[in-house]
Amino acid sequence: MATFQSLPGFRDFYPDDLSRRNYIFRLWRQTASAFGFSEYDAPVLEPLDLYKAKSGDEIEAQLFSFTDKGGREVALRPEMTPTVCRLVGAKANALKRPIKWFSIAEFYRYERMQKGRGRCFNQLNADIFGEPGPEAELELLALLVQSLCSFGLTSEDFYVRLSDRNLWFFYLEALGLDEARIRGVLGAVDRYEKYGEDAFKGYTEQYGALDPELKAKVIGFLQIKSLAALEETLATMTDDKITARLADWRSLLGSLDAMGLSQFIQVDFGVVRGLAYYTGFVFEAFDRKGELRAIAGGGRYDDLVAKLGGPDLPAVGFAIGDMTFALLLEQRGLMPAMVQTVDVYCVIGGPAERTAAFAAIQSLRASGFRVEYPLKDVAFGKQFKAASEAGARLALIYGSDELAKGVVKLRDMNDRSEREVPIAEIVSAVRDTLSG
RNA sequence: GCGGCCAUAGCUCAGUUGGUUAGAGCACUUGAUUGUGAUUCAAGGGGUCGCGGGUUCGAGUCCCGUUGGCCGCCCCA
Repeated sequence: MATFQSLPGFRDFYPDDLSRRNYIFRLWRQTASAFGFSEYDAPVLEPLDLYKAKSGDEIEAQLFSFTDKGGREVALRPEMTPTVCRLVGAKANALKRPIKWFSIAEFYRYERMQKGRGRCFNQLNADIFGEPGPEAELELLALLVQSLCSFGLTSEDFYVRLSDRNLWFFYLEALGLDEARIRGVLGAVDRYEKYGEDAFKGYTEQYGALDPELKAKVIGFLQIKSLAALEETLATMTDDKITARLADWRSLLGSLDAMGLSQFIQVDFGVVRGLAYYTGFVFEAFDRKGELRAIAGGGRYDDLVAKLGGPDLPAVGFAIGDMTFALLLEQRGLMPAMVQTVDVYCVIGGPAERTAAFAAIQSLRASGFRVEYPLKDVAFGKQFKAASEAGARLALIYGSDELAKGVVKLRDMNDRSEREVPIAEIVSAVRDTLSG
């Protein structure tokens, strides 16, 4: 047993772990690029105040934070949103709109571990700045769905619950609640699915029991699961804000339908998301079986860039965490085993053949082929076994008989056929065989 | 921050009411095999039984503490 181990909640990535992580990152990156998003990155360490400004002082308990040697209060980033707001805010006037950015990065939170949650994890973050209309939500929802579908997941495996904090606000306002009470009610709505009636306990303690008629309306609203139900509930309301908002909903759902994504989207006003900075559409992706934590979450946060010192800039974004996502892929058998593929395995007869092989090994590698060979002289049988286990497609056989004729043998490991190739033509022969 | 369960080899796990030198399978290394991928067989390396203390003639086993893990609560950006 080693004397040192990794810190609680942190993960080591041995080669086969890392190959799985790389697989996920590669498809995320490909997908985000296909949707026209540009990749960025930023420091892991940020000023503590960046997070306090966004989320309040309580956030510090859940951060890896400390005072650096220059006396600065700093924290490891627990999320990307404040950072990307800082980046975009600083150059907002110079950036072409819409600003579509993504990143794949590691985050740190000082929390107790649970299934699908550790103290360090990776996320794909994607955000659009500068577009106030639902066209931005459309892009992000489409990207979110495709970021999961790229791995072979389907609408049988996951879905995205779509809700709207604006409409909640407008509705509760129209029912006569002030802002503080609205936030209290939204807190209860957030918990309702889990605790039922008890979800309103906190509200009752703070503001007194909610009027029964009002409470019934709240519960009715959080049970809305379709645009039709939404329109029906709001039919008697003539408020301009509500009318305009319903138009946004029709536009967004219509466009999602045109993209063929309807089967992934579930209107669900039971989702409000905990944090208060969301200002419009909010959404969360879940596995259909409901066994795992949320796979992804996001929404609109039009006030945040300005709140962090930048210009007024509308924004929408989402994040997919790697831990729950990896659990889902494993559950569905969609996580590939590590495939360490080798193009060419060089089988070497002895010391003299080894020296003769080095030139070809070097040229093949310089040409970009993945080439392996045994570092020590071992029996032929072992070498072929090693070639097979390494997943080599070709074996290049350097034996004394072949070298005497000025050739090497090229063996196709799949169909076991062999042919002789002049030493000068090895690279082109390998290239032809592998591409053919 | 709170609660439940757990900790023996790289992995999955045995280990008798407390009793000699702590075991198996898989994995790894080597050999049988001096020119062809399988199977098989043989051998080998690897553990101060998470750590610390206590009870005892004697502790992997019982007790206390601690650290770590899994799960749940809080929280979930």
